[in-house]
Amino acid sequence: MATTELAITISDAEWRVMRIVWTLGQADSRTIIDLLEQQHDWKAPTIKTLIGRLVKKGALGTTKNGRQFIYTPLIKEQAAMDGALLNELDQMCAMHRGTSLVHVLEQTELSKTDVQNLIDCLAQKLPTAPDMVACDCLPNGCEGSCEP
Amino acid sequence: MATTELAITISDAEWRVMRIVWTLGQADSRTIIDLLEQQHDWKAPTIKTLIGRLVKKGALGTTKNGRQFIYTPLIKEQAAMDGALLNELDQMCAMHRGTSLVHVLEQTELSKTDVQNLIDCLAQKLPTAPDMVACDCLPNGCEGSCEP
DNA sequence: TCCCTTCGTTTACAGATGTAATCTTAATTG
DNA sequence: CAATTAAGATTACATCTGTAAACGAAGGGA
Repeated sequence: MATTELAITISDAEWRVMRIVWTLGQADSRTIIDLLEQQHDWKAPTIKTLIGRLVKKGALGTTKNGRQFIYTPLIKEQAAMDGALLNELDQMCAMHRGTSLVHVLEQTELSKTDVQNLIDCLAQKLPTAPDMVACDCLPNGCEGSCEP
Repeated sequence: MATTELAITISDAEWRVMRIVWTLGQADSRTIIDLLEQQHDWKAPTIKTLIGRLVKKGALGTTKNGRQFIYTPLIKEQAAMDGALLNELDQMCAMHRGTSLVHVLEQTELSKTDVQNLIDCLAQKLPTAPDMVACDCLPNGCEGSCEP
């Protein structure tokens, strides 16, 4: 069987690097360093370390270009985003996720298209949505301890 | 001025402890340990460490009850959830957040009430929603590098 | 009163993360 | 060809996190 494929974890700082490469499609270290030095107070070696860790983690691939490397994303941006958010949500109380998502939507700037897509998605869920989602914080269900 | 109030960060393992205390409203260490030993392969000392760190961080308060302590949450569950999710979202490309939220909603079990609240929230945003949200991954905007 | 249980505290230790200096090597330039 | 520069690799180090053993004090039971 294939190598055990544990989801790649990208740290906050590493996320900045990935965003550059995802947006540009590919980039050499000079480009990444120049861009990140503008956005943060990071020194070049710091950024090199982050790039190195991302390559080791398998989040970035390298192609030799003369003396340098060209870095390309090996994982999809949207998939990484979805995974990180679902991961975070999954560790929270199932009963309160809905409310939290309302708060998140309220505070997030969304395009008309996004809003429409979200509405469509919800409209589709509405008919089959359960009357309530139980709290899953305790081993034996909520046993009346938690009120919505 | 008051003590600098840096938002409290709760790690994954600590989150498990908080969920118990949030759900029960308050709990002594015996209760927390018993419940978590059922859910995980953690030893009692591990859980004690987590409780201790949460107290030090200011996420849990203590009240002496004879020889023991009663732990109570000092931060709100919903606020912690909202904060963690917004934090995660905020470090991602603004242009792609909407799509990610669609994926998250698709994969999250929501009650009818949640779905309705979400729809209401979106209906309210729709009129004023911008036609598009720009990518904010590069210092000077996207300069055509990123297509939606 | 003396031992055992229990609680909370202290110490331990490896891996991840943020942050960066140093070094090696190859290329650039005068 | 020598000196400088730039790229990637190696090393550094404090903090946070996951995971836990060990320890000291306080109570409870024999």
